[in-house]
Amino acid sequence: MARTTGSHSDITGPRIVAAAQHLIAKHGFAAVSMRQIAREVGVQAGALYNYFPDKQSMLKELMLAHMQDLLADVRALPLQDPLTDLETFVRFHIAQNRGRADAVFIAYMELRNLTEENFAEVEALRRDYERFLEGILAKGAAQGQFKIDNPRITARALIAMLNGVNTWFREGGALSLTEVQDLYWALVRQTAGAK
Amino acid sequence: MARTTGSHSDITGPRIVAAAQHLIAKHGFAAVSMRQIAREVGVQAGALYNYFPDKQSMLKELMLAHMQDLLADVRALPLQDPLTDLETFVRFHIAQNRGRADAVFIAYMELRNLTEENFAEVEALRRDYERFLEGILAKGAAQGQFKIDNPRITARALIAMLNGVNTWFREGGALSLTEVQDLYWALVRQTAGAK
DNA sequence: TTTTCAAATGAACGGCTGTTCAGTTACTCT
DNA sequence: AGAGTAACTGAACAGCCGTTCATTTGAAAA
Repeated sequence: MARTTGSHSDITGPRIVAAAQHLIAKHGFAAVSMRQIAREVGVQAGALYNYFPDKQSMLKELMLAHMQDLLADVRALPLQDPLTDLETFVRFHIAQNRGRADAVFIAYMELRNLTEENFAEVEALRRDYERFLEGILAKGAAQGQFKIDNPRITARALIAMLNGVNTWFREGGALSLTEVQDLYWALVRQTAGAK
Repeated sequence: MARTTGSHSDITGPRIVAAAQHLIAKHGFAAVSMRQIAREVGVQAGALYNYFPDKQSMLKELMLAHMQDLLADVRALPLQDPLTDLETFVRFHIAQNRGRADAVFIAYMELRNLTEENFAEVEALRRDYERFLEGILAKGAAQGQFKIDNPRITARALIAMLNGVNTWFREGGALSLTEVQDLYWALVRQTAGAK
């Protein structure tokens, strides 16, 4: 049976992406087969190749799409002064990591499974994201609101710290998302040496 | 040809571990085959099963051995007052991450590839390590040397921050190991709200 | 020198891998 | 109603997977 009733490209496409994201986040890119992804969508493996030329491209597009979304959203944040901006960023980043948990996990877990050129493309976006935070930190340091030696390293360190939330936070756990945001904002504020 | 001249269990064993560590760190557990590991050692795939009952056990023993070494070393650190201890810990952790880069990478990248019970075993050690730092932080907070709301979360956040070094630090890069230690110690000190 | 046996081989097992493609289906457009 | 076509199937491809095991090897023990 081919072309089941109601199946269209614009439905199957997103479902493949969703299934792939879910499975790869859970088991890792290398451990997930095209057939597994297809089965989750309710389709044969061959059908995936209507949407992606190969498995590697699938991973690349998954990660690129995520990074682009993330960048677009972070750039849309309302900015004021560095201290407020830093808080905005922290709360945004933690919320994002929850809302797109699978994509975030993949984005920094599967970098090594990208080919060299695909890695470069994704990495460039990751650096842009990093630079966004770096900009806030540098501005705050210049204005004397923060006490920061090296804005670049500090930005990396803070993002790593915030990403760490993913390894232990569970919905319905001891802490709510807001509580986590509060705790980490206090930490980041102190790390930045904010007045 | 079996049993090549000079090949013994106590030589092959460690070589398998080393090859496995190197390959898994580079490509991921799922992406590395027993045959690849065997080839790197210069042996047939079947020979690996003289040392590990199966692939999963190999991963488990790799991670367990690493965590046990790490724990033993961290517990052997000379302790004094919280502020000095925190600095000692930070420099130790960063140095460890470099000296055992492959093992460290695997230890927090391949957790999801462990079976449930193997995960529990490894995770218990990871928590012990975390608690070591938590102890320093709690003591410092109690003595008024640190300004810390939640020692547990702060410990996790700091370890995540320090682990982040792995994602960008390269031997022979712009910064030396000592410079990285200095930079991160300054960050951690500030994060802990040290006087 | 002969015996013993841990260590390693190499072939085999069933099953899964990514990918291709001719053929089939069901929708859309004329 | 009929043609056109995007979407999907299902089988096939060569090759690799983890694991097992009878067999061979070579060094140490007797």
